[in-house]
Amino acid sequence: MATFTLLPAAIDSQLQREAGMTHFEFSVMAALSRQPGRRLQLKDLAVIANGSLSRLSHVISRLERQGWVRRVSGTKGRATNAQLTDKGYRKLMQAGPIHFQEVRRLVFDVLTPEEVRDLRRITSRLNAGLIPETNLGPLARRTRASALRQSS
Amino acid sequence: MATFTLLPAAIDSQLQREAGMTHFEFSVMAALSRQPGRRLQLKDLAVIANGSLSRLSHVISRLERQGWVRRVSGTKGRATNAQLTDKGYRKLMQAGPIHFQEVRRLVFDVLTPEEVRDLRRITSRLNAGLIPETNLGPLARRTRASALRQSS
DNA sequence: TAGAAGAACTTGAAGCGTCAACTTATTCCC
DNA sequence: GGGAATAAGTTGACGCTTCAAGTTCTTCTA
Repeated sequence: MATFTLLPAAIDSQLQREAGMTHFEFSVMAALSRQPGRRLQLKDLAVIANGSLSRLSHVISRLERQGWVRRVSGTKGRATNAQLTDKGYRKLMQAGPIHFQEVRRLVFDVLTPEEVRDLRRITSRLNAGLIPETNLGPLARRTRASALRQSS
Repeated sequence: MATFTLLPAAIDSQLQREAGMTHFEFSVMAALSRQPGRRLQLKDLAVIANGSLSRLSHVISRLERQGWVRRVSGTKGRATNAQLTDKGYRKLMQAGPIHFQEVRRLVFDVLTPEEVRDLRRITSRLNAGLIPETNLGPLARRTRASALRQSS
């Protein structure tokens, strides 16, 4: 538990101090940078970044205030897309090395290559158990509840 | 990173739902229950629970409001001790099984005994790197800064 | 032995995440 | 084709954590 408390805290606080963003904001921007057109619909982005839609919506608002991301309304349904701006892209390119160096220092430099492989295997297994029941917020819960209602 | 995000969140939200406390509050009460007299000075408790003194002070206030812990002023210096009340002890005994079952389900049931050993080894190594630079709050930072100033 | 530095808290404000409630668009189905 | 359920987002309030600043003892040190 100490590791699960301390490691995210260390990473987050370093990223906050030296790049002025949280790790979650970093993941969001990094995910966007990998998409064609550097844009993605919020619901998909939420899944990739492991956060609820509500959380993402708040974060996108913050990132918009910084000028790093902008909202672009999508074509179908109520879809909203987030798009990384050029300014956001530059910011990400600046933050990336800072962040990766810290992760290397705290994790990869400390472990042997074999331990890294073990860790990868173990976390994959844990994720397999975790992801199915990820709390996607009340909305998803209602959705699942009604799915169960129908199948009974 | 998914594991480090999802696992604490899953554990925390289950404990919150079914026992009305955070995992940090649980750790604090569990730590107290293991001490002689079920009491401990805040600064030591903070270290054991991996939190800053400020965070702990706020949490103790909340736990006091629930009647699970009380503050007892210590003998030396400005020392304050936290003491688990009987009500708090009963609450902890009720929450324990709920929590441990969940941890077993999400972690130990998913991994082989060998993987559990690997994980223990890996997390110990990571902690060794993490703990020395744990952010103990601005107070500790000032303290360390002045220590460095003196030694130069 | 007086004054400065340090240790151990406490407190209040600000930021982030969650939850519940709401809005708007879409699809199902009778 | 019209109404209910569903999907996708948004918003505001509340709770927790951090940070900065303040308080109160204690211990050096000149």
